[in-house]
Amino acid sequence: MQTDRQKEIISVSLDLISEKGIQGLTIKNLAQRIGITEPAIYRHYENKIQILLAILEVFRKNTVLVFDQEVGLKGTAIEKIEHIFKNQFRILAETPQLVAVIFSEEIFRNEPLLMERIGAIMDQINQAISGILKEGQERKEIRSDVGASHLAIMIMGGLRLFVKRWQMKDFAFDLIAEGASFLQTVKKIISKTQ
Amino acid sequence: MQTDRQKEIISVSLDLISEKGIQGLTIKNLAQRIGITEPAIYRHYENKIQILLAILEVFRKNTVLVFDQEVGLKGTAIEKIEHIFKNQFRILAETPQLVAVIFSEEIFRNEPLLMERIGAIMDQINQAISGILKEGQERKEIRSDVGASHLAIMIMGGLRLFVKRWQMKDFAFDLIAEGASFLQTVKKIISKTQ
DNA sequence: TGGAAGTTAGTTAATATATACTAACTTTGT
DNA sequence: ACAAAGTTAGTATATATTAACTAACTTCCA
Repeated sequence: MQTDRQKEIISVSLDLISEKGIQGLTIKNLAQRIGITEPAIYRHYENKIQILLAILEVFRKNTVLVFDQEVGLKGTAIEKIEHIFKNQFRILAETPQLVAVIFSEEIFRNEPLLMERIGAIMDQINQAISGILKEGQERKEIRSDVGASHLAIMIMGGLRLFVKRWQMKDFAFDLIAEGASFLQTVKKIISKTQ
Repeated sequence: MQTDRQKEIISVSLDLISEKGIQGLTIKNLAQRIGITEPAIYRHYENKIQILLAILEVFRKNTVLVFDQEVGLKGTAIEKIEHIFKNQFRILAETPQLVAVIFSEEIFRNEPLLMERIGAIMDQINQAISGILKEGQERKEIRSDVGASHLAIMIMGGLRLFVKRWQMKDFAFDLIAEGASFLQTVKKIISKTQ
């Protein structure tokens, strides 16, 4: 359902965003990088918003879907959170272009459709994490002295800021290795003390 | 050192950013809102970057300076964190326009000067919080089973995401009240269990 | 089976609009 | 009277998008 050229457009778009920020994603830059003219882009996507929506879809596939899948699996809440973190770090290490998309809320402010879409994605992420934590609380794996939704905010907020720092340091440290260390802290924090 | 008109330009800029995102901050919008013409803006600021730098300065005054001041005071680490959170929630509730600035990293990507400035601010915040936590660990007020810098990331990340959600819900809930509740969670998480 | 018709993916050229910024002149307040 | 702060009218550049056209294919049917 996605042609090769469409895939190429999205892939190059991610590169541009990652290199120069969202401001670097212009039809001109896009066409130039691919090696076709600007109007040719419109043979493959109706307009720029459709391209941005496709980018958000890549992001969704790499986060929400992975999260939701995790919720249904067996295993302790801690194991699930561990899986999610490791997956997330692995995906971002493989595709650092996505980092800019994670923090794209402010950029899409002018397009209601994009705003709504990203809001929905963030809600879904929060619900998935909250759900895992609540189940963990019932099973006495996760501390119950604090609300699951507050814990979820701290977990996701911590993950986001951790990744942001990696980006701001030009991806200079090993996200997977340092991330594993950070994950240990998260696990200690959410675990029930015995 | 700042004229009335300069203050007005910054204040209106913050309004515009808060309403329509950074993309809404154009010289045209700015002039229109103030009720003067575009060239008149340049009587007060050399160029747009100077305006953005002044905005970052407002942000810095409301975060880093407040944080640093807190570090030097007496009181437990928990009390200091509590102060910082409450101050932060109060400032943002009074000046919701600042929320957009907190998350402006992605927007300033094209301007190296602005990027550097915001990176420095984020580092300073992290150092202030880390410092408070480390002292708290030495005094056995803060849990020592996890690193202070990891804790700092979770605290700031949580705070940021909490505020982001407030913004995405159009400032619909009471930040100060809900924030106080969130703060309780943060306090429990960083405290030494007795 | 071979030509008419249609499709795909590209081109060049142009358009409308937005944006930051400037030059030259005018108003205004002390 | 003069400097600060304003105006009008303009520039250069960027940006998304459209119009008109073309070369190279695929499909369809007499």
